[in-house]
Amino acid sequence: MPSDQDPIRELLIEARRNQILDAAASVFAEKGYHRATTKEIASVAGVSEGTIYNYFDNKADLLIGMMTRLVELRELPQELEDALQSDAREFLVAIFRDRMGRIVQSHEETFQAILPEILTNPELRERYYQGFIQPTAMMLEDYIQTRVELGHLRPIDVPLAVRAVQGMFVGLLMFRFLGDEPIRTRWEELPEVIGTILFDGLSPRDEA
Amino acid sequence: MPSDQDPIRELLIEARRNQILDAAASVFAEKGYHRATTKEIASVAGVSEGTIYNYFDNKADLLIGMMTRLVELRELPQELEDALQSDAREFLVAIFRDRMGRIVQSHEETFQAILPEILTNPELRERYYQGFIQPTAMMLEDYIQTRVELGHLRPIDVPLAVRAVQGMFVGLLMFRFLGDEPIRTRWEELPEVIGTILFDGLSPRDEA
Amino acid sequence: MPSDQDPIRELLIEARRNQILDAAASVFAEKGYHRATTKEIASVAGVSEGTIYNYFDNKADLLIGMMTRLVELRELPQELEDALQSDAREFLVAIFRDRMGRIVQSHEETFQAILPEILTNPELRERYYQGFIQPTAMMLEDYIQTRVELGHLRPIDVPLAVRAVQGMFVGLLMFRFLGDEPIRTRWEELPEVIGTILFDGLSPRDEA
Amino acid sequence: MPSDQDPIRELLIEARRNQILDAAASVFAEKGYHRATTKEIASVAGVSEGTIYNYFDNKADLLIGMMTRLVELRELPQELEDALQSDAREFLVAIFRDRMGRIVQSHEETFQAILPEILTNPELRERYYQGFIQPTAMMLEDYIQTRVELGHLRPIDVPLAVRAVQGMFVGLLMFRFLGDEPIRTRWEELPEVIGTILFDGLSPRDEA
DNA sequence: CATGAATGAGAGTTCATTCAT
DNA sequence: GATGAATGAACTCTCATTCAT
Repeated sequence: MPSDQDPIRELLIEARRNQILDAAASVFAEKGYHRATTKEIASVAGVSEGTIYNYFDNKADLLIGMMTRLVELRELPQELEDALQSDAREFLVAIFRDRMGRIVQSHEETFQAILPEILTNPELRERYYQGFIQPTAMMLEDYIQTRVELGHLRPIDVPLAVRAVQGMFVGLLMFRFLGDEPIRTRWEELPEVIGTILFDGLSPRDEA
Repeated sequence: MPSDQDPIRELLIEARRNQILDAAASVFAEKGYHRATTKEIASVAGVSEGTIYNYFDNKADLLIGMMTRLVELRELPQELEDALQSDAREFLVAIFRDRMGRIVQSHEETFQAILPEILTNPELRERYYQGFIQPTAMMLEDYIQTRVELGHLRPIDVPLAVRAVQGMFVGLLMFRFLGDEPIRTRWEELPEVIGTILFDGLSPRDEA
Repeated sequence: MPSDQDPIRELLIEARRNQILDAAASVFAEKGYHRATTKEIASVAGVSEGTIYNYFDNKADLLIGMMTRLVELRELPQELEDALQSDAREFLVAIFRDRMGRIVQSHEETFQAILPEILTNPELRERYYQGFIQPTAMMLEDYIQTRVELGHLRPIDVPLAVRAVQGMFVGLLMFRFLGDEPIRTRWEELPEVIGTILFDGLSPRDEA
Repeated sequence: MPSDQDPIRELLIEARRNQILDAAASVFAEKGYHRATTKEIASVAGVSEGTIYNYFDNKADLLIGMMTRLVELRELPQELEDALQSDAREFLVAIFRDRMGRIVQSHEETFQAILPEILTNPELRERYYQGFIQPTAMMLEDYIQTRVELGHLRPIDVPLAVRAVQGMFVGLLMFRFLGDEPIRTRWEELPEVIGTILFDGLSPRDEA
């Protein structure tokens, strides 16, 4: 998408797109993709139904747009960048705190809007998998592989371990969406507990 | 709902209901609840559309029916029963292998059909949470609390730890649904890896 | 319909037909023809849906059957018979009291069930008109014509006058169905008032 | 419902509503409410089925709309206004000629469409009774009560007499709907006959 | 004759999408 | 570009009717 137009217009278009995507995320998150109507999205966005179609091909394209925006904004935040240098445990905890904390927090609606559709819509699923799961998994695999080789981590089946960790993260996110009490109220305490489980294990220390 | 009718009729009714629920699970899993049509469900079930409505109040009732069937069938299988007596690590591994393995395997479609709707439909969410998540969480909390007190497990925040473990299970299930290669092809190896991570931790042994 | 069968069977058939028609009249009166379901009629009649179709061709045939039963039972009751000999005023009052009172009272449901459909269904309308309105109108026309010729009644356009009187009767019946308070609670007083209006007129007596 | 929008739009909306209500009245009158389909109404109105639902909540709302339109248009026409000042006999005759004649004539379809449903649908019945029968009855009661007190009319039970007269009017309307020959062809002569019956009575004059 | 499960045509309704203004 | 009325395909659901038992 080369910007071959008036850059000011580009900005306006981008702003309008975001305005609509925000509204869509909000309505999708509340009602689910199918129960959400373009009428309501338009109303929340403060535009007319027709305008939506000036910026998106169709309703499904809103989901694609939301996911694309999410992926584009996925460049590692600085904190994560720093964490890459750090100790493995701090790294994972930081990922959870940061990725789950910051990104997810400010885009919780988007995630809640997209997730059910991902499980259902093959095109979206592919996009999500390629744009999100895969890259994250590979990055984590690399990282962990290195740490294993350095002896910082126990030798273990790296791909499966990475999935287990990612799965835990996603699963906890789902608990949030489901409204589980302990998870919602004590979300801030989670990183610590997770760190202990994942790194020290549930077994009592041998020497203890 | 006591069976106050001809018991043979009762059986036929139950069989027909299951026949329809199986078809619904299959179609829901493939297309998602909303994209699935009663016409297709009827066709897959080998009955007419009208017949569906002789057994269920409406389309949503099919979801409820699927979930109810799942909950009813949730009494602990024998293997799990045995595992309750055993070592904590074997217990968790057995849970994963058994619950995730057996039940989920033979009802994978049902789960895939229900899960996206759970994230979207408040009534269903409540039902699922009360009928599934909560009881499982409580059982696990009890179990783990006991083991902690016995010194078999590291002292830890029990409710959060249980959610983390459950979350990992659910998250891995989602990876399956998403078609992740390593997870699908090496599902059988997962319990072992999970056991190592959860109990021994990722950190290399202290004495090593 | 000649009875060419076992007369006992005939009786049973007739009884079953009436049982079903009674149920239909009751349900039609309450819900209206279209909102009434054969399922409910069957349930009220205490038979199965299929049985209805052993006695009637289809749902509409129930209406026909109700009307036929009504027409057959329309032979003048004795009181009316007597009234035919009497003074014109007493005759009309008796008609109202008797026909409207007795017949309609014991078949109010049937009337309420049939009336709306008559206004809507051409076949039924024709049947009702031919079987009820017309004969009654002709009888009344004869009667009044005679009385006019005898000087017992004011010379007047007989057909229109008869319709006006019949119309008043039917209109008052509708008020009953509509639940009008004065009409429902003071139905018994109506004949007297009607007699005064129709025969003495609303104008004060000349000599008064 | 104040018009807080573009007044031109308001007009268009009102016009479209009327266009649809006219079509609905026509189809309802011919087939009855239940046998009428939204498809046919749309076709008669020259719009698509969807458009109906942009202006009315559902099919039943069309009936409500028709009745509302009728009630709103019920302010006394000038002729009736004048008649209020005149002699009682002329007044009643004028009511019949005017109300029944003009309003009913130009809205005969609407009446025929609504009447059967009124007898069947409680909500509609209530609305009709409150919006039509009651007010008319009260107005007539007042009027007749006054005339009785002035000695212009015979002392009589006013509420019942008013119902009898209203009933006669409605009943004659039903005869029209039923297609009764004398009534349809000689409708114009009715007011005179009614006047004679109601005011002079059927009895021959005393002095004759 | 009685039953009532099965049927499927047909109804009302929704809503993404279009396009004249 | 923005609008929102109009569209009509497609959906869920109802229920009179049939027919094997």
